[in-house]
Amino acid sequence: MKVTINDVAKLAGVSMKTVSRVINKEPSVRQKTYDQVMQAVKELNYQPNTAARNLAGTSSFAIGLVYDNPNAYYVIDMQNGVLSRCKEEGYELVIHPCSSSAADMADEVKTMIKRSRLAGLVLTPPLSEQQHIIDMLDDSGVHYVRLLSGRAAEAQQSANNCIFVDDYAAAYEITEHLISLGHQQIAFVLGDEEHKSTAERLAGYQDALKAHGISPSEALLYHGTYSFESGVKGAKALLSDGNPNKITAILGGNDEVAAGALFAARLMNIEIPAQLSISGFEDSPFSRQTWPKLTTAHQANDIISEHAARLLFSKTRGHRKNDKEITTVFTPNMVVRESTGRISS
Amino acid sequence: MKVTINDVAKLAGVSMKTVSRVINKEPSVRQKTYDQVMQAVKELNYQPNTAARNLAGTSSFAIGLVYDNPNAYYVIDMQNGVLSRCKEEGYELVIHPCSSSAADMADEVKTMIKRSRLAGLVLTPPLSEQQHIIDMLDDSGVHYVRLLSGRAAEAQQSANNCIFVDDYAAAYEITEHLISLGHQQIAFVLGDEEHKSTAERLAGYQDALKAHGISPSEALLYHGTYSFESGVKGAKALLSDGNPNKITAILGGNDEVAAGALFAARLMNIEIPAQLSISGFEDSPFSRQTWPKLTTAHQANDIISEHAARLLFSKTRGHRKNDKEITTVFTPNMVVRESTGRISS
DNA sequence: TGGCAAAATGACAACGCTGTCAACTGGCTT
DNA sequence: AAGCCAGTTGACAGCGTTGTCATTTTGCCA
Repeated sequence: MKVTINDVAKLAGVSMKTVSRVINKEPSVRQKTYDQVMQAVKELNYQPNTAARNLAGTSSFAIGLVYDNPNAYYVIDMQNGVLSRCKEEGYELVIHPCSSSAADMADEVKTMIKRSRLAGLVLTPPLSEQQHIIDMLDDSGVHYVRLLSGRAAEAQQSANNCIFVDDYAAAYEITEHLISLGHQQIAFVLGDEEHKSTAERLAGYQDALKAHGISPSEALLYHGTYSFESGVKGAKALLSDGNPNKITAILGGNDEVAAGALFAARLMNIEIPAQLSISGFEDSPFSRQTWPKLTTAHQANDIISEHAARLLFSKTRGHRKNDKEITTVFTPNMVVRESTGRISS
Repeated sequence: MKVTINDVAKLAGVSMKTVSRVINKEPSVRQKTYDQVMQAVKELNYQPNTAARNLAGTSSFAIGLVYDNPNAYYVIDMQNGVLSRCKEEGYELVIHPCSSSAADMADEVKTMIKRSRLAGLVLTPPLSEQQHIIDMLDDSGVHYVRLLSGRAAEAQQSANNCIFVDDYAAAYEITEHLISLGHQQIAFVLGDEEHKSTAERLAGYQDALKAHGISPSEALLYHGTYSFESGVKGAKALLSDGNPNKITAILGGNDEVAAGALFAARLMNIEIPAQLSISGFEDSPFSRQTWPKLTTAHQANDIISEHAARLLFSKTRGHRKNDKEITTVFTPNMVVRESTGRISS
């Protein structure tokens, strides 16, 4: 019933240790020996016992994914991306949703690392952007990879355990798109302040405006959160507030916010995109399930997270080939759909 | 740096084994001894090593969650529910997304169980409803709990490893709600055929109609899938097809489908709910992010999945108290929002 | 107060694998 | 043909727990 490494060794006529070498893809095993062992493994349908490997080895066969994000689509993409890499490498994934506001969060993560003897960690925003978390991790000596918002230039000089998403560029592109459609008064419903992406997107937006001779105005900004409700509130505030007739386009902090803005516009009987253009970020399924569908910037979270895992593994085992050339900067691409257009007035 | 059970034992002045007893909450430990040990545990901030426990013990400290579901909201709720229970019990969660259509799916799950020596499994629909999966699991001797669609009556006589969601009752209630609003021609965009919930919701709908003297018609049914796109297609088909002017209400197989139907209605310039009422199922965040907001039946997936985990743990360790009285039938409650109303004609 | 079953505790060998280090190959050089 | 070195392979001791079973302590009754 239970096949152990010893059974395989016996069948293959080698020592336990050699089998271990084979399944761990260690060098210095003659091809012939390798084949014999693999043959035996197949024959017996041997599955190495994870617990034993974790216990005996220096590092374990599990990595953790830590996130504090209410966006289900985002989380699922992250999980699946990391998971696909894990499967490839024979690792397990320990997921760890948490609340970054919780005071004991750092301790919690620490405990998890210790108990599970994690080989490494993938951190997503906003946790990946909090210094005290980073400090704690550096202190504890775990390997980890951070996923965060940042520009190509920044990536050059950063520690080599970061994967960047260039939100600045994405915001710049979308803003230019809007400008090219004739919009001048472009408002922005911003996401959570503690997300670096918020500042990055804002900067991209502002720089694009400036580049086209439009001076950014604080009055066109709404400081909110990355949620549908915030999108509703923000749009309402912006649209009814001081500049009622002037705003012709709204950037949502992400797709959820944009969907909220769309919702608000509908309540106010504003036609999209005839009277108002709306755009999001991320290209989550959201953006295809609103009416009209959202113009947005596609961010391939599953691919990004897979790269994060890849990078993590490459650090975990310092050796081994093809670990170079892991993409570390991803720039979202604009996807134009029906929620943006020329003003028809 | 690394605290082991031995350190704790020394500090507490007892044997290793006694510490083990304490942390595993085994009986036959004097209160005084217990306190001493706990004191030492706290003092040293001892974290039992999961790998060692898994290796030495008969069963491991990890359970698996297997799902094949494209609905991110659903999956996240499931994960969080199970996870919260796991945290309480000191277990780890191994998530396993998969494709039930994949031929080798059963093997894959089996492999996972073996490698991770899982203590148990939580199965979600539609996997939980597939006989060959159930057979495989029974065969392999793992503990598992199934989450599935079914009525209270059925629950009585079923194996005691099931948690039911009474979709029949939910559909019945929603249908009656629609009828009470004066609707007679109520269409239904059904979900995936292989989900038992589809049949259950259909049955509830049909029985409610009959109970009110309306005879169900096949022409009012659209056989689709649980997706936004299917909702769009289904609604379009139903609304433009043979019975164009007659349908005054549409039931969506779930919220996503309902959102799709809403989208289609908008494309067709149909006012909701003035000209057409639409209702969903599940009360996922979706239902609050459409315009107008969806009437639906609230299904507390996080609570349901927590119960599933609870039930699983109660089976894993046959002994221990308060394992009785685990709710096994959940009936969704209708939530009336703005997408349903009287016909205004 | 002694005697005894029951309760509490401890000693020690697994659990299945990997790390260390020693031992053995085979192919080249001189 | 002896000598060497790099490339392979194997023996064995842990890794940190829990299960088993032996041993000690306790509470209770005669």
